[in-house]
Amino acid sequence: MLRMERDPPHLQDPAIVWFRNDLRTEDNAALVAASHHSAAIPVFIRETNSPARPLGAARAWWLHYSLSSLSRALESLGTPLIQLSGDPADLIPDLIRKTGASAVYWNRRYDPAFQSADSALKAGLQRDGFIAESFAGQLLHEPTRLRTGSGTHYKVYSPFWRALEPDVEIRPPLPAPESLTPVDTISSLPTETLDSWHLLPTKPDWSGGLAEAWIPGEAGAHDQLTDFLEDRMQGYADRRDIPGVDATSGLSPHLAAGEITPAQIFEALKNTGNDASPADRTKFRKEIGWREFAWHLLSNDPALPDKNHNAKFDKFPWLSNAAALTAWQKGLTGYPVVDAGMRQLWQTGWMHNRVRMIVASFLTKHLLIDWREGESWFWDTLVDADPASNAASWQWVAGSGADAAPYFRIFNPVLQGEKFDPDGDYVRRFVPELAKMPSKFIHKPWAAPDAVLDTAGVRLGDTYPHPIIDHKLARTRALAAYQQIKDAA
DNA sequence: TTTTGAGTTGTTCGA
DNA sequence: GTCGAACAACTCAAA
Repeated sequence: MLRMERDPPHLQDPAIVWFRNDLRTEDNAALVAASHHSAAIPVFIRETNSPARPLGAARAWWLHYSLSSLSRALESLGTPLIQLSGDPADLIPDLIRKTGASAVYWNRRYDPAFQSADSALKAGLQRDGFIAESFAGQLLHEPTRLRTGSGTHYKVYSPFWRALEPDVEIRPPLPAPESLTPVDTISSLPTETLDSWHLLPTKPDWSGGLAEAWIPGEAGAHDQLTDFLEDRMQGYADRRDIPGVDATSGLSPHLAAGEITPAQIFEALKNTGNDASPADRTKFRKEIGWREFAWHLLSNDPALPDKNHNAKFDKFPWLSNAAALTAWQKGLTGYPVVDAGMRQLWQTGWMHNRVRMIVASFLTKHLLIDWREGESWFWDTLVDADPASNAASWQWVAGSGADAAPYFRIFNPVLQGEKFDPDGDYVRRFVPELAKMPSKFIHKPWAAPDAVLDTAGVRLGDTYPHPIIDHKLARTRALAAYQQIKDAA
């Protein structure tokens, strides 16, 4: 029998929706929950005393444009985004007082650094009689949920994904609310301008290359996904490894900012009917799976960004070498594929996955520089910097990670270049001073005859550096260093 | 509890 | 140029 029922009383009051790492209007459970109230109050807080590591410069740049995109989207749904600076523990209760809100909603963020503050806030609000509810969405799974048969968390990717994939229920993504009602007092609420937050670089403004490469924001994320599924999904499994072609999804920074969710991606992948083979689809799903795995690892080992997962590496004889670190950061190591990668990172805020492994191996094994130096550089320069993927990947390459590469796996930057960038397209694009080198020598200009160098306009040590270290020597030295911690244990 | 198969992404050497 | 073996054993996850 039908029963006429009024809305629950709390829906007659406004609700706050606190945006964090979920800068989207679609598939946003917190926003949908707020939209059922009489009015919705979207707020973003620049956390000046954040318990987590501050965003790197590239992600701050991204945040500016992503917020301005979100702001416009919310405005067109009916209400503006309130922007505040300070401590959410003060600002949220203050906003409740000013608006008469009865509820606060947010989507969970999984950085362990935020966990106690977020749950304390939630408990405090509930204690004071307010509704405080958090929702899933950033990941396909709750990252502490999966357990092995013996009750531990997974440390190897394959069994992790075997356990997770069949278990992932692809829920249909939520549509954006059709409209949002502004709260009565909206015009009297304090808000800050994005510009006053100085998220964009000024002196100097290095962001030109980022702006050319990316369109931050939810609309940009969906364009990127559509283009990927239409143009780049076919052949993905093989082509994704070739840095000289545009073959990857380009979704990582959009995922990092929460402009799109993995559920939306999986759903779109399921519904797309192009010629991509099952192998292409499987490969791409597994890449999304790697992101889940990284969060699984970080959630179960919150020290992952700072501490060797394998404690043996605490005794690893890292070298301090400021000059070598700078050469690596600037892309002046004398190894073309390494330099191309580091310059792509600097110019565009992103680096191809294959090349990330090469440059990371070079830093940790050729230069014997602590992986944490590389991790922080990536944190500052990557538009897709993510505490889980960044830490897990660096530890994987360094050999200190959970299911790390074996210590004797030392990438040869010349072979890697020749194998994955055979025509030197990638190097030519990002190391223009080598553009005229013939492919035969583009990954090892020092081996080219003088006449070839002359013709290409390359003067080693002048227009392009000599290798800062000899590969064979570096390899031997790295093996000896790894031997040392093995013997010590 | 013990056993067993498996484990993202490589390089070098020698035939 | 190509191929297989060695690198060096270890940890994980499941049966």
